[in-house]
Amino acid sequence: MTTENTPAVEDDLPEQLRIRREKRAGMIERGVEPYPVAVERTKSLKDIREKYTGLEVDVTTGDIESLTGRIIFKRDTGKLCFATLREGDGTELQAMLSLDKVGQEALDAWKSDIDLGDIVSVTGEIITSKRGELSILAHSWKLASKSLRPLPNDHKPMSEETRVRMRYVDLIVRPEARVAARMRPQVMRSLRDTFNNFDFIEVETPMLQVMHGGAAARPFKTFSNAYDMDLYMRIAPELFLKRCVVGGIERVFEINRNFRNEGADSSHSPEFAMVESYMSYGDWRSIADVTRTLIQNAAMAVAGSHVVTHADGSQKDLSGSWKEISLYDAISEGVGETVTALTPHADLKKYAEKLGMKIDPKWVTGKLAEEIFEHVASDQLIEPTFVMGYPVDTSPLVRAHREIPGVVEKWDLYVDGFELATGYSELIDPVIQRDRLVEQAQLGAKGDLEAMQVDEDFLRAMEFGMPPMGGMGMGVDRLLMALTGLGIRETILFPLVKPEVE
RNA sequence: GGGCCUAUAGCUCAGUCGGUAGAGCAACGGACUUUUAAUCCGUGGGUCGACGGUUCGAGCCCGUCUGGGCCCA
Repeated sequence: MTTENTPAVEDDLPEQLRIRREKRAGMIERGVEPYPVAVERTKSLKDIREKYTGLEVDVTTGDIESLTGRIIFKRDTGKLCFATLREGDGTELQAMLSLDKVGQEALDAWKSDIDLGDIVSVTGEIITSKRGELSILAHSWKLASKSLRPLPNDHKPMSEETRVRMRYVDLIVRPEARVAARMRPQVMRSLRDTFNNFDFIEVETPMLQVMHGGAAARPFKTFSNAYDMDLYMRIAPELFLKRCVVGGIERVFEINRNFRNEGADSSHSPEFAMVESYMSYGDWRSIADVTRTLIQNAAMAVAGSHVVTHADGSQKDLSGSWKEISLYDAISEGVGETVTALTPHADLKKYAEKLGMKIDPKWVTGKLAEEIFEHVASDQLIEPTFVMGYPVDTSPLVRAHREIPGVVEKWDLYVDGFELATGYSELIDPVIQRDRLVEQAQLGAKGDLEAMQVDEDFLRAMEFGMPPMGGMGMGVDRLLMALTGLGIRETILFPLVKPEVE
């Protein structure tokens, strides 16, 4: 039984795995290749489904084709066998194998060698069965790839853990997984189309950075042997995109991965796709319009409407111009006192304590205000809402509000209760920018792990003159969440999971 | 970081009061030329997440650890 090609079957394997390995070995013994280099395929199952829609019951077409697919249903009877083939997009077609067409030997081999999950090529005539099912009636068949593991029960959903750990199986068995996987590239294409229509230029900027910056977040640190120095995985592309604007790429965007060394939950992944964009001679309002257009066009691309249907069946209306609320007005309403960006830290702390909030003593005044906002208002942010006007001390890259003291021209866009995007009127004064970054570095020196560093090259770029501009950033995974109602791990094909223990 | 839930056959899950480990699908052997989660007859498949404790006896009770989920900060 054992040959060079067929190592000894491990006898400690579970029964079903062992049997399939034995089938593979047996086929090789008989000179049948379980993993051939090529099999016949003249059309896709989808081609067949489209070509023969509306065919009458129990007809023969005379058309001979070779079709391939994974067997997801198999019913062997005495002299007539049925199988359902499925291809990658979920299209299915029935294959029929009858004794009088394929002969005794091929029929017996089909019954004994072929299992659920195997990929096969079937050559035969396109017909409809007596029950009206569009089918291929085999003249011959060939194994394309032997599956050594049984597929999960097709009729019971896999547990969430199994789906994430074995996404390849999830994609085989669960239609929603196939839809989600195909929706992301649709959204990406839509985002790029929208940017192109607005004459934005796409760039790619470093993911491995000597300094991290552009957001308040803890970075992943790594080390370059060649340069003998520490490097950081980027937390945001902002400072490089702004360098592009200095260089005259007046409208610029990037869609790429960011990495943040922080907690992971149903809306946070350590690596996540982000679209970030800067528009010269724009401001926080014009970039908000761009952002809304990006999202509405993406909805149109995947749902054909600005009203999207979530996984739970609920409908979310993303149409229109969207609600705007002021951050400090919302806080004032929530605490029953007038709160502004000038309200002292001690007063904010008093309000927060009254709300029963747990307060981190490291929070600066602006951070405390934002935390109070999230505590009192986040439930009201289900419909798309721009929250306008953030405190200056948490927004070191944003320019001061043109009227309101202590506030910067920054908005956060909330949908379904989570932050989907953020946008600014960008700070372009290099002297103020240096002061803000130095403040950040001082916070960092005092132990704030999310503080930014002083990026001298970035400041030098600004000193050459940066046009007034609006900028925005949006999580692509979160955009998919807003469009589908799925958790972030369902929008990412292969989210990080801890290794299984042996 | 804190709280709650959870881990049993390939998959999805039951498992009562602590007393020989169960189902459906899947698998194996047999019958069946129109099945659609076929049907019928028969059969096999388990380190009950890991380690420790209590007990005459632990899937079940207790502790620790690990993985997963939900909620909170």
